[in-house]
Amino acid sequence: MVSDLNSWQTHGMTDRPAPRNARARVRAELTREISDAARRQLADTGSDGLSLRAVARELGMASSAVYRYFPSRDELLTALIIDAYTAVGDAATAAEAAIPRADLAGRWLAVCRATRAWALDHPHEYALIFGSPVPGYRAPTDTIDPAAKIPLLMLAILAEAPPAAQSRSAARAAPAVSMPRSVQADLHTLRAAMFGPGTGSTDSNEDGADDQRLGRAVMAWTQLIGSISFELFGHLNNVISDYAEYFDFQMRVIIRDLDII
Amino acid sequence: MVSDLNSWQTHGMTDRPAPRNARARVRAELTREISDAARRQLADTGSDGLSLRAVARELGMASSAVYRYFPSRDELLTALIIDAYTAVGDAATAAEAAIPRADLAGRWLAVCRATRAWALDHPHEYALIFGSPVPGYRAPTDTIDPAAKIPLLMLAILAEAPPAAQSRSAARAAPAVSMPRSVQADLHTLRAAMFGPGTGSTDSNEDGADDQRLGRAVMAWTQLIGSISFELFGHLNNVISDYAEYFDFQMRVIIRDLDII
DNA sequence: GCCTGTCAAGAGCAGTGCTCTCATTTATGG
DNA sequence: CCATAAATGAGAGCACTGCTCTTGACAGGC
Repeated sequence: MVSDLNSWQTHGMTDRPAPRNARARVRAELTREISDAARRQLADTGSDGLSLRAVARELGMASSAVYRYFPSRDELLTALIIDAYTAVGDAATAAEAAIPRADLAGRWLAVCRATRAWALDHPHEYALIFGSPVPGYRAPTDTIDPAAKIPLLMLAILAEAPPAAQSRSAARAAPAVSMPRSVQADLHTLRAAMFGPGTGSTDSNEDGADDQRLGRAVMAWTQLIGSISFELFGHLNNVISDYAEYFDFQMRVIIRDLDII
Repeated sequence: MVSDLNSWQTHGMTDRPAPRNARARVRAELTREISDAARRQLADTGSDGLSLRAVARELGMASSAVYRYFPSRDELLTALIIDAYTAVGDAATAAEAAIPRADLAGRWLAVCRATRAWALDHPHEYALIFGSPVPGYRAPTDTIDPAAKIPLLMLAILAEAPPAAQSRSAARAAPAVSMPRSVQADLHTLRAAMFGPGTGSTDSNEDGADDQRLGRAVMAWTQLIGSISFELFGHLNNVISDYAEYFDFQMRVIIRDLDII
């Protein structure tokens, strides 16, 4: 799960620990200015409208000079993608942190709502990370860590919920669905990556209730992003009018199906 | 729901009933050739790589001549979008038609699997219709009719299922979640648009089980596309390895939650 | 003080969408 | 049958893009 962010250092994207030289300082500053201008332009015209030349114009520099800081347009886009993942992850984290720890359902709902709110505020950045992969495509490995923040947040909340089998009312809990071994294996790997190996139930729960729940949690993550994408991209345009309420309804359904109390 | 496809005739996209002149015939032919070449190019390089000039080169004509048939690159893309919607809709319809009528769950599953199979076979076309809207965005009204085919297919299957309340085992059915009035209204409008006004339960089912089911059906449509997008765009790359099995698992969960027998 | 590495700027290449003009071909009405 | 009108193709050209290469200026380390 954890990837190497070290490769970034090769073209000095992230802030080095100590910008010793004045040179390095002004370089970092200009790098930020470029990516800020690019983000502004992205918000205006979308990822297709992002032009290195236009960014250079806005900053009053030659287009060729920008290449000193970002080796290509795609690298600039990658930087913006990482920024977007980080931004939406931070927004969700902050919203979740504001809810009392005991209110698991409230925390879950806060994550979902914050994600949607950020998406509505930054539609083009959202499309950049959750829409179709932009150019010749190829997900840089540097993006997977910031991209995992929100799903990890959701899984952490789920982990605090009482075990699925003994929750409030087992009758109301969603019934089990036959799960292929390969899916079981994937989910076990995911659980081990989160909580360390040997955690959770391999066979402790008679019908694999924990696996069912984890499988549904991954579905919930899909549903969250799918629903926001549908709203933003207009796929339910003449069907749902009050999308905020419909979104909340969906998330409440998921919370109940997941049996988060 | 039903939009005017007539505006298309202005630039002769659809096949007129009778191509009287030889001129009209060769025009329709060339229009097809252009859109075919464009689709081929789209499959190779994605929507960003689609170039009017390259299409013209492939057909051995001047780039300016293409504009006699498609007034802009965006209009060509719109034509491809409509074609893609139609293609995936036809694939789903054909797959569904091959299942015995009585096997509702099998028919539903066939629709889902066919949609995924088409998406894996035509990833760029899928990204075109279900990814982020391409350029300056704006969904042409001509696309909404072909886009509705699959969800309508799913709703038709759902309509054949026995009423939610009296189905196999009410205890196993998913529990109800409070539904805001605005969402209720949207769902009633949707139901009326499908089966005519006055159909379905306004208050006949005590806790609005039909509304719950319809709400979950829209969620299922979101989940289907969201899941395919996640697979295609790599959002679960290091989490799910056997995506085919995981996809089936998801759809089975949905079928059970929807209580399709 | 020199030398080396960093930097900005400009010119230039190949490509794009799109518009305009001009010549040619086709269909139609008198 | 022929003239007029419409439709079509080709070419040049504009403004723009990402990107590369070269040139000249500046600053930091020896």
